[in-house]
Amino acid sequence: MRTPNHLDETLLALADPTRRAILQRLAAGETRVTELAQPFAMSLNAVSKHIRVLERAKLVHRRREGREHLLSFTPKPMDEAARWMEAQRSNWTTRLQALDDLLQEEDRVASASAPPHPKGPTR
Amino acid sequence: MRTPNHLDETLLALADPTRRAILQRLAAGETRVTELAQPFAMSLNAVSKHIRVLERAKLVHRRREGREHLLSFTPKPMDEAARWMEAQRSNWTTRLQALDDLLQEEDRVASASAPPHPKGPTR
DNA sequence: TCGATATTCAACCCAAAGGTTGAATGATGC
DNA sequence: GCATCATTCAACCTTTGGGTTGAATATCGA
Repeated sequence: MRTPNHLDETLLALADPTRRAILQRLAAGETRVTELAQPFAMSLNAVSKHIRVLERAKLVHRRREGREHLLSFTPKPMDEAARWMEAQRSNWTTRLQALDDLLQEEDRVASASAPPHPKGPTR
Repeated sequence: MRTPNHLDETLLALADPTRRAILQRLAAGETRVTELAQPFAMSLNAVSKHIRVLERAKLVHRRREGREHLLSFTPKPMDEAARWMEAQRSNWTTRLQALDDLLQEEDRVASASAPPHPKGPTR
């Protein structure tokens, strides 16, 4: 029973060049499906599927106007993704990594000075 | 012939909760494979595969020390991803979207005032 | 009413992702 | 040397992803 969360869907949707290109196009404004599909070397159906993936991730919103479907970019889900990444980055750069590096460095120095063997008595 | 670029691999690697958890753990410091795998309800082999995906995306670096492999977090690829997202966001918020909205608004107003039918003579 | 246009639905294909189990490799410690 | 531990390799299975083609649906324009 896989229950993918928002991040899963967002990042998965973004992990495809076609879909990123679609988003890029949409960032310039609302576009119809056919118009959107035109530059790609694949069937309209294929693009339609990509759009559904983007919709599932809520990165794209669809507005029906007669027979044409107008798609627009919704940046909100990307905020969450960006925030996750930033959290990782900061979590890494700050104290924890520094501390870890320091401890390792101490270990290395200690085991290099005490016994003549470079393979220290770690762990 | 699919030639996935960096972003593909990075985002694909991040689009899995197990792998994100692994990165989160690694952000707290270098860790052995077995130790890393322990909290997960899956085989060691499965985790090993996840690690390979993260390595392929260069989000994780492996350092062999005797029989144990020490893994560490490498944030660089995430920078590129974050930059792409930021570019999208800004590309969307600025002028282009504003212009598009403006034009649409004008269209809507024009078609709402001239004919009594709300369905305007658009396009 | 009718033909063209915009889009999806449905069925299928193939490759890749994520998982399993079992065996292989390689360092470690007596 | 030998059992043990850390890790990967190899083969397999099932689900999903990305693509195709062909038919269905719905709106438009005349």
